Amino acid sequence: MADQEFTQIRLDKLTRMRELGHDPFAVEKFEFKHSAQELLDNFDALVAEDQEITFAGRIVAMREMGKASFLQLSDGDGRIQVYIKKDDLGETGWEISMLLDLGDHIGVAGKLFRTRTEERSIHVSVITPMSKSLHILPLGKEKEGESWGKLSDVEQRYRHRHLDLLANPEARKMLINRAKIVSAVRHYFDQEGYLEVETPLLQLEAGGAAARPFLTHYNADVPKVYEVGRVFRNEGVSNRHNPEFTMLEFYEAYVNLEDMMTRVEECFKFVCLEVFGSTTIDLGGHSFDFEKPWHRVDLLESIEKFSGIKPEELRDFDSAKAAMARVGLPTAKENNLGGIIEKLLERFVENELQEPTFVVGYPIETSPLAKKDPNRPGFTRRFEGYIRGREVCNAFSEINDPIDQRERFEQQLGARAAGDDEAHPMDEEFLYALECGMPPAGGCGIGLDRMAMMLLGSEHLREILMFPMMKPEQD
RNA sequence: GAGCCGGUAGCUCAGUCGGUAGAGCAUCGCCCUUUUAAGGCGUGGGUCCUGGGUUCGAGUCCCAGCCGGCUCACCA
Repeated sequence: MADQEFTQIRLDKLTRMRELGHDPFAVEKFEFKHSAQELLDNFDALVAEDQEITFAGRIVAMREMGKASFLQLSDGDGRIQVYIKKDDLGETGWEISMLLDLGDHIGVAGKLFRTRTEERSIHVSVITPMSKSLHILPLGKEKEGESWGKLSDVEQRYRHRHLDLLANPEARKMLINRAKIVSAVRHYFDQEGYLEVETPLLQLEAGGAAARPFLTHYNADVPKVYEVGRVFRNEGVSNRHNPEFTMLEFYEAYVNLEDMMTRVEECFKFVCLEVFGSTTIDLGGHSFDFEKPWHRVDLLESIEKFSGIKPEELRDFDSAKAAMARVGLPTAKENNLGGIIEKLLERFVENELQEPTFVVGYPIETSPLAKKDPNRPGFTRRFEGYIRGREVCNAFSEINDPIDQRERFEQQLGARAAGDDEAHPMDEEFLYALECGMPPAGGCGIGLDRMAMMLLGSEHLREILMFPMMKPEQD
């Protein structure tokens, strides 16, 4: 039977239901107190009360037995069995129930009971259909945790997320937890006295692909601000990249790098507690405890540890390039010392940082907005955090010296002229703000999609995005 | 952006050597008043991603394109 014919059959059932005096789509409200899980959890107590209960959900399984039927209703989180029989519903009620299909939403009223096989169920006296599904839903079947035939085609799961959500509980849980994580992040900064701000998206400097999309116009007069915002990148899609993603940025005046590290530690701990109820989570067979402070390592020392390249070799461009060649990396594209150092970090160090770790001391060329380290020429007061070999945050002491910042922008313009289109653009408005006076401040960015991926153990970014980027289907 | 793999019924998939497409579930009909991947009997359902080409004949072989997956590159 073609899909069109199928839809016509269900439309006919809808018409018949209306003829029998019930229009599912006319219903607005249906009151019920308990979720499916609550009914199951408190089953014996509720049975003892002997009260009529109500429940509403989607029909996700149906077993007809002649003049009786068993349905399973899902409220999204859980499902409970419902038992209906002709004697209880009456002629009209029974005829309406015979017009029900998988995918319909119904409300039921009745008493709780256990079947012969001890299945906790609702013995229904009244049914109230509230929507009619006009398509065959890819629900599949399941038994003891195993399932068959349900929607699994990756493309279709993302194109029809609503179907994914009802067919795949794991997918649903993943997306709910992502939302909880973002919410918990906000709770953390709110309770710490930060002001949430929103910066305009449509005025952003086009092509500002390097570093940060938001500039810190706000933090001159507001000591603690954060923003959860959408960011766009015209780059390839992968299991770690989506053209638009969600970024947390926070800024706090009068604090140093160590304070920012503490913020990050506290934020992760807070989120774990709020979302999972524990600071300890298991990922990839390892246990991570966010109660513990993160490791702190110096960038150059970590490069030496994992590549053997000594800090002295990374003092100037030529010897750094020679060292890079020695360890077998291509050097043709490199044109500055900082770039080489970051490449070495990427190739030798990042994968080794399984435990939560802050890498401190980034080169000046790749950190155009970070304060210089007074004790180390060529390096800045900047760190990145890594967990399971992946970057989770990028933080630094903001430059508040307008002269220094102007020089950095000019260096970036030079790099841009030399062909580096990732170089930071000049921003006169930002410089003007600094010239008017800005206190010392720490700033930090955390990719919330990747934070969610990490905390939820997902290997695919799209699994924690409700609507990952998909090209339009052809007609 | 490059390489490799994939696209067949509503869903999950099979389809041999090139000979006009199959299964399970879902659907539809009948039976069944405590079933649970309910069961029994029966039924229908296909632009084989699209467009070309080779061939007497293409789901199958060739070319181009579209969409997706994986890996790489870029990055967060």
